[in-house]
Amino acid sequence: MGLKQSTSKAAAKPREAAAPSGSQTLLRGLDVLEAAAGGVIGLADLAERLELTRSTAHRLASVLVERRYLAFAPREGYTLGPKLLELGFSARQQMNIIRIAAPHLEALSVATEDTVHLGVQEGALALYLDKIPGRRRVEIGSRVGERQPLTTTGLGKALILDESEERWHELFMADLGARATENAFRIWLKRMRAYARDGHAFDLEENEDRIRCVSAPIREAGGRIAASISVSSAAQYMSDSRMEQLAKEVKATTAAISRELGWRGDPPRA
Amino acid sequence: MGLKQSTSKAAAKPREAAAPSGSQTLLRGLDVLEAAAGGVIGLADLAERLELTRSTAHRLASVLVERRYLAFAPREGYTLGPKLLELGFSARQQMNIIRIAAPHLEALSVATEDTVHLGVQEGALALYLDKIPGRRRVEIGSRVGERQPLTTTGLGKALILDESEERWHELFMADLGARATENAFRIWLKRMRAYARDGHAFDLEENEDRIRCVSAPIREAGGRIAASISVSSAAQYMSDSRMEQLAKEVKATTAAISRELGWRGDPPRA
DNA sequence: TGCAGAATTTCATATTATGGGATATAATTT
DNA sequence: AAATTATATCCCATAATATGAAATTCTGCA
Repeated sequence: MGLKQSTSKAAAKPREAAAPSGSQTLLRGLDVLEAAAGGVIGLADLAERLELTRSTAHRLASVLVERRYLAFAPREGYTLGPKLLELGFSARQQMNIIRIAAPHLEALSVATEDTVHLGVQEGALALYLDKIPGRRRVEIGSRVGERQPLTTTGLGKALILDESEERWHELFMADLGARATENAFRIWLKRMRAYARDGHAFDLEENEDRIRCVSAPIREAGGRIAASISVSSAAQYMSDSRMEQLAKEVKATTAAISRELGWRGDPPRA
Repeated sequence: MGLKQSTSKAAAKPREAAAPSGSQTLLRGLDVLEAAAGGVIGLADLAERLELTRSTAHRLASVLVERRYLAFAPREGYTLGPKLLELGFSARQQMNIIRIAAPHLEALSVATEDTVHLGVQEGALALYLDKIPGRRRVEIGSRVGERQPLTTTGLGKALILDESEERWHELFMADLGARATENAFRIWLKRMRAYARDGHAFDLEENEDRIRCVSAPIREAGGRIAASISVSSAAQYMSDSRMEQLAKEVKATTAAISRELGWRGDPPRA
């Protein structure tokens, strides 16, 4: 089969370090798919960006077109195809938190006019499951399917509200990396204690500049935090007093969703 | 590489006839993905359904898990992963008709309490791009990303309203296949002429039993039909008089969307 | 009409996917 | 607790399949 890639196995790829063994063809096919997620891309660019020959890129892309994962416009390039609409839809269906939460998120977005997110914890990160854009002309730089740190986002903080302070420390250090000082942690910890007490969290331009948000956890039957939601907007729309007001609305929404998930009880679990 | 599949190339697969040449690994990977779209599936079932060995199924699935296309719960099985949420979202973004139409479809669904669909023509079929479920307890058996015949669905008929009668004949015969008689066509044609005149179409339990729907075309800048929408419900909610009333609402909605697509003009193009 | 860039096909080569089986891990029963 | 099952993961020789250079066919544009 290939001739070139044998050398570039261990080090060359700036991707995740893993995967020395695997299915090259499948991996490359997925690379092609993801390259097209960024927008229309021609065969030449595709081949270059992925360091494939034109033949290989063409062959992989053709298979994906045949299976409707990509769409191809002759002198234009490749775009994501309808199969991904279908699978995306199915993926949503399979996560019933999304289904249950969706109408509540909609309502909250309409009421606040701001962008609403839904997320869950995946490993040591917050995974964005849904996003309802607000009416305001503010672009929130988040994408469904993406992951963000737990300790520096509103969504993330709400997800770890029940964790121990030791765990908080671990996560904080892991997220901040070299930039983490013990002093920074103490300040953060003080805020987190208040958030945990109040059952909601804020994000004050920590993760994204000029963006503030208000978040709260969703609890499932046993009281465990299963997900969280947040309302985000530009700092100019997010005065301290409005954030306090929003906290109530967000908590009313998470309470309604939690109830649908079978949780009956008061914020702090006994 | 493989040993078994060499014989089963031409005939064995009841899939689409094509693809004698291709990237087996990629194709199989996509098969795995689609098998998981049906719901949780264990490794054993997966291997059996796709006629793969456990090793191969495991290897492919592991790659898909690593890339987050699948999620794996140890004693449970594989489900669609968050990457598909992301790509599904991106695919929607790339089709700007979906973006533009979405709020209008929402509003129509709320107003009518019924299921609203958006679709475009893809080849000789209608492709479902979006679906907003209604409030009523009626399950409409359609899935986003799926394709249905043009001549027997409301969505489809609205898409071909501008076609010639010759083309209608071709499509009708192709869709109905062996069941198509010239007499059946004459009856259908008579209705289609009325639909084309009125700028909307009905579907009277032709495609799905006990489901009726009202549809209308969306036109882009040049007047060409770019998409269509439909309102569907159980026949019991769809009296003839209500359908006439709905036709007005649906057309008001398509007019609004068409205007956003840059089309200024009256229903029949000059 | 002819050109240039893009799309597609061909084909010999050996790299990489394959699958049988062996091994490890975890649930379930005796 | 030990035995039993079912499931998950790993290993490796084999050759089938993916590969890429180049040739060929398209297609839009000047």
